[in-house]
Amino acid sequence: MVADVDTPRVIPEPSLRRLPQYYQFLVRLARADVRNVSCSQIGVELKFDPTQIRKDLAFTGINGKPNVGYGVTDLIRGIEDLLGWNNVKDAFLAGAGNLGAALLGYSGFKQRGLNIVAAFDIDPQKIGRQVAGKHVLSLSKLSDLARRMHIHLGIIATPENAAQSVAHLMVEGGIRAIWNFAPVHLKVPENVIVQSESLESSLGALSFKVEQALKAELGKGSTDNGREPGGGLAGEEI
Amino acid sequence: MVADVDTPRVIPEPSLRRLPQYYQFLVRLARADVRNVSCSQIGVELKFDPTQIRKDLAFTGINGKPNVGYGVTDLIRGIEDLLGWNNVKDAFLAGAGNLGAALLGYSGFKQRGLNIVAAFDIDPQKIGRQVAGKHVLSLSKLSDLARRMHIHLGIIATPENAAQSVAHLMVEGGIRAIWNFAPVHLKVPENVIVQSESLESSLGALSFKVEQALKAELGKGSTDNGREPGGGLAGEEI
DNA sequence: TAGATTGTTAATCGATTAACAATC
DNA sequence: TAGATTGTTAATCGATTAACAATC
Repeated sequence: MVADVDTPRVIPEPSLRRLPQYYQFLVRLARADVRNVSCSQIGVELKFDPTQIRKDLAFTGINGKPNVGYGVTDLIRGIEDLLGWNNVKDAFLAGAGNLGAALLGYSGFKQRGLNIVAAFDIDPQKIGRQVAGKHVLSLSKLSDLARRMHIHLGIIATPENAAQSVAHLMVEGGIRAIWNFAPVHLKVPENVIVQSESLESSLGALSFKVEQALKAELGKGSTDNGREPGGGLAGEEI
Repeated sequence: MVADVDTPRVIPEPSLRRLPQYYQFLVRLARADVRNVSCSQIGVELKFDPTQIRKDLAFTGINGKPNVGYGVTDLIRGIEDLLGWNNVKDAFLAGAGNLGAALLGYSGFKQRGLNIVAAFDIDPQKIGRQVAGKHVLSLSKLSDLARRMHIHLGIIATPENAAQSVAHLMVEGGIRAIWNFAPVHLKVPENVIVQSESLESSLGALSFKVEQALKAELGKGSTDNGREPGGGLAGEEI
């Protein structure tokens, strides 16, 4: 039995999603040469409960000092270790459209250990060219290359209708985790990790709230509603 | 007292985020001329608990029939009503880079009542041109135009360092809700709704899970690790 | 020292899941 | 009718918040 060599800790999803936010703030503090930080300081900045932050930070194994707080650089390193941001993870990206280009060009990934090795597309116009400094290859090569290069992470930035078949290609190539930006629920074997960014879900939540807010305001009898007659974009000088 | 005319129901965030996913599936069913659907069918497709789905759907006020299920088109309309997808919401988008272009070009928004009226940027190269069929105007006009056109929704697709100041411009212009795609926690007055899409958070959660999975596998003594010597991208014919 | 802050246990809150009567 | 499925109440689970002793 070699299991439990490296305790596969379970960390609640909400904590996992807050940690990167602390990280971001901590990096800003470090740049400003701040040495220590307390949970309440973080809480004020990010609007979280200090106790909650303390519990989240405990997952890193970093200890704070009473009356002093946590060492900023300690925490930064602790979070990097915990999330695996110190280990480079190579990835393939499928879909070299605008969204794909945005992801390929996002500089923040490098710092988080995410290295997008190449992009894939079906469009012959795009294949062979570069986008944001990365080669665009034919989608038909994805599986084979992923296997040969031991790529374990795939990013899907294709239109909705291509996403499922691309996911299949990725699984074929031995990819273990998929970061999905297409608005579909992907069907993959259960040992493959899928993380979907659902714009639809977000837009749903947002528009419900906007709707509620506007209704609430109407209820209060505001008159600032309806478009001003001459307020259109038409005659606007640019 | 005119409040409570239209009950400002509170719906849990998780439900709010699942409803659009049901919607998506329901639209697919409707296209395939499926008339009725049960919670277990939805559950199998999207990997949710049927009881949970039943509770979520109850928020729409649509009733199902025992032994039959829910009317697909009824549900579709019910969700649209609930989320406010039937009322067009005009929006301004700031940041006409790749991400902005991807959002401007996303056809799904129209169906959800989101109408991006114009884009704004500081880059003189972009100002005056069109991106995905939308005019790009100078950021300096955002506040004034938002006020005159009664735009209530702003989308931020700028780089990190511009986001906070753009948020400020939006608030100045009377915008009530901001959909933020920049990796920063925005500071806005408390009556302004902010919905942030945090790629960092997602990447954190994803990379932790990938890390765990790879560790678990190592523990099991797999040998399929490390890069194959000649497997690089270098000599790859395109 | 006094006060702020940590680390941790206990209490609360909310969301998910189970159980089951009603009914098509 | 029998069986599937809804709608709803109760039980469980997990995450957030409160309380407080330890300590720098």
